[in-house]
Amino acid sequence: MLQRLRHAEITRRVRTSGATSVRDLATQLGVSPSTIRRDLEVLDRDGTLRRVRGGALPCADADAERPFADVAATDEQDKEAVATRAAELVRDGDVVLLDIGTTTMCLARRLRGRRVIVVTSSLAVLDVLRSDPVVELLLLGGMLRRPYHSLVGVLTEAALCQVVADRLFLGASGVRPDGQLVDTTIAEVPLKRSMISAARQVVLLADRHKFPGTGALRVCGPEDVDVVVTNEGADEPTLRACAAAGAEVLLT
Amino acid sequence: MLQRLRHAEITRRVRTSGATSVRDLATQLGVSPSTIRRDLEVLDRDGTLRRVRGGALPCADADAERPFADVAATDEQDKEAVATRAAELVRDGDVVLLDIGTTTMCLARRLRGRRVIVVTSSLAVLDVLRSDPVVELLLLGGMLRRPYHSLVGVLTEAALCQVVADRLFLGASGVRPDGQLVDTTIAEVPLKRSMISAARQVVLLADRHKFPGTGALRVCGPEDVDVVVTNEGADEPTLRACAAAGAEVLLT
DNA sequence: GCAGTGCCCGCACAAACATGCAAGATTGCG
DNA sequence: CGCAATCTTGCATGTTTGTGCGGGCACTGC
Repeated sequence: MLQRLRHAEITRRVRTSGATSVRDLATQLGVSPSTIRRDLEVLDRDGTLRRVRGGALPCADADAERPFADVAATDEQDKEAVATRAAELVRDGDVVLLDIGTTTMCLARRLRGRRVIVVTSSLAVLDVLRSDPVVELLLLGGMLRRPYHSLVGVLTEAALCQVVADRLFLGASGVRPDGQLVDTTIAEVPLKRSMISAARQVVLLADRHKFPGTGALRVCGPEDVDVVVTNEGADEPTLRACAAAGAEVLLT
Repeated sequence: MLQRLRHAEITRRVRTSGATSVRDLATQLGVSPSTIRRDLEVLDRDGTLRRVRGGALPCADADAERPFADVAATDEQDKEAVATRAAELVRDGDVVLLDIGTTTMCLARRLRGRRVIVVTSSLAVLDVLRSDPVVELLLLGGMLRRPYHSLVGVLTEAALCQVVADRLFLGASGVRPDGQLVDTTIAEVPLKRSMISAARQVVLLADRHKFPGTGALRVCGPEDVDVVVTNEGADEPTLRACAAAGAEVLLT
């Protein structure tokens, strides 16, 4: 078995079964405990997992950084519907600011061939629009965050200061009952705030499962959002809270 | 069995069966392990698959379009040699600034797995390093220029102002007999100058066909270049002009 | 304090690797 | 067609890297 494969397999087992012992891994993979220890050492150094006496534990922030493909697959229908509705808000000639995430990626697909300027820090959006000859694409710089296919950091925010957009399409990991937007990853929050300041109109893209959704970090309140695009079946009280704060709610 | 056919067959097997060992491929295809290793080497360099000890893994972004395949093919051997030599100049922990172009893309391949911070405005470099878990990648922002797979504009230069790099690896479309660097595309020239200011050491990557090469736009003089990496057979007088201006010349 | 377990370290062996070289295959040209 | 230049391939070389094992040591639980 290739060393590389073994590393991947160990990572998978630790992730799925929680804690895993050196002995079990050794017998299950048919190698000596020494080998497992050495493997765990490098995986621990990589930050892939946490080494403890007798075995290994999944790393706390590892499952926060869920693989992009998994997330993209969840609630795909709803996200597509939201993206389709959102695309109708875009006018020719617009400067469109796209947040990171799978929903905005879907929206980007619908902007292909449109005469718009897209500004983004999302590499998923870049992938979608890279070969399109019509759309002008302005990529914000920043440090690459591989699991999110995004760019973050001071460079990204500095670049945003030089941008004025007609419309921002914002993602979020959740909307709380009082209409506040929340997220899970600390690095993205200041960036989202900067994007909000840079845009004339803020459109929230959130499929119905985002109500309430997960996340403990406050991004902004409902008063910062001009339009909410979501699906039928989203939590009614939350939607009313958004509407009460002045947001227009669009259902698909 | 012909080499080309074997390459295709290896690619197919790696793609379908996930991971494949050198030994298995050798026995199954009826050739020696050395041959397989050589095949895997070129396929890895092409970005078709990823080489690991003992075998090869399918490349995640393999079906993503191969950046400027046609340009990259010209003088490929020479460029690869230049890139290999240049990679030896990089030290662990370096902040490496990579210009756009095919030669720097080759260099980026050789930085995979190295503990370095790569700063670039090249999407080709992004493609190469995007899935590498070790290299830190800082992408400069900017307007997408599709034919060049690069980012340019005020955003790019503004981002560069906030960067200090240990080494810049600079491309050029030509070096004139007096050692001046020239280029063909006006949008890139100010960017190259900014990169030169942002780096402590400037390394010019130019295969032997770049002497004299084409281009009417002056980028900088030989005095701005610290190291020139090129091939045996590059125009001697030009090299002497570079050396006279204080540049160290490395031949492959 | 005393097993028992897991770990670190050094060593030995094996597998995989890079390199140089020579024989065979292929191509190009006269 | 013949010959030379080039490329490809397999093998032998020495080197690097991964793996397994055993002894001494540290930590844990009784």
